[in-house]
Amino acid sequence: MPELPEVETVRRTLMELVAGKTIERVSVNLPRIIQRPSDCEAFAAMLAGRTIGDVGRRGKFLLIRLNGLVLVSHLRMEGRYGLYRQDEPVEKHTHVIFHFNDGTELRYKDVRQFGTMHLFEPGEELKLPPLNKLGIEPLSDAFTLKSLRDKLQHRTTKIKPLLLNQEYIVGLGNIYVDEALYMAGIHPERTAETLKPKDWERLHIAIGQTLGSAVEAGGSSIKSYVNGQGEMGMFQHKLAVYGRQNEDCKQCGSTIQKSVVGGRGTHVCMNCQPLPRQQTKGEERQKAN
DNA sequence: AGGGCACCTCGGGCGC
DNA sequence: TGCGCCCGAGGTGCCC
Repeated sequence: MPELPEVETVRRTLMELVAGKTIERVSVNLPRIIQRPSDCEAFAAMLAGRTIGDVGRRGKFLLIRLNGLVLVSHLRMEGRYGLYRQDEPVEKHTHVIFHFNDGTELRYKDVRQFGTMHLFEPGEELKLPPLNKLGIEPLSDAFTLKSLRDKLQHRTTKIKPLLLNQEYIVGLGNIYVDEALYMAGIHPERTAETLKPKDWERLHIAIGQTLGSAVEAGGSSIKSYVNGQGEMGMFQHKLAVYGRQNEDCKQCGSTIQKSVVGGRGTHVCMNCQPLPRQQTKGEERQKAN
């Protein structure tokens, strides 16, 4: 489930659960998760004896700060953290365990094994992959209308793939892109250069509002497993288009359509998010050729 | 630049 | 109704 609102929710939960705890040792059951250092035993050795300070976030990445190290963790599609007592049975798909010196442990579970962890010395992390090319934080003061337009307005790419690209704006994934474009009344296949000043204004506001209210709701739980601490979000009940194909648009009553844009499942109300005639014709011409 | 695929496993939906 | 297969799933990176 992790886009910005979900990762932010996990960050807050981790702050509550593990800040101040000291790692005794680390078990890595799936070395592929550990990207840096390349040797997962070195990873474990470096973390032993460290104490967790605070937990930050950059885009969809968690930054777990310890004394002298920063652990950068990406959940990708299905990564989850949970705090357990050490005597609790270890569930399937648990790939990394941080054993604390108080009898509890932080477990990382990831059914699809796509998540990653990188370890850095403090100060290095923002200069190197995977954080070094990330774009603007959409919930920060730096995310202004001008910053959005300046980055994207001359691009000939469809707006949806641009918004998913973390080089420009961080934190949007497939759910919130569809939601923000719907709120802004912009069809996901419109190319950025066709957006009018009013479109940019609405898009800027829609991105902030969509992500902001999703953070307030604790994110969306689409496939909801509860993980012992129950970090269930509530925003899934507020989704206007995502996952609502064949249902009625809440604004106009037309049927929400699902298609594929940039290889991603995409949800649109064709009435509230019209494709401008010129671009429609262009597409038809392309199809005819 | 942009599209396609690969990385994995699981579960839902469809067809027999 | 039941079983088994196929496809798709919220993200990214690499290939061309």
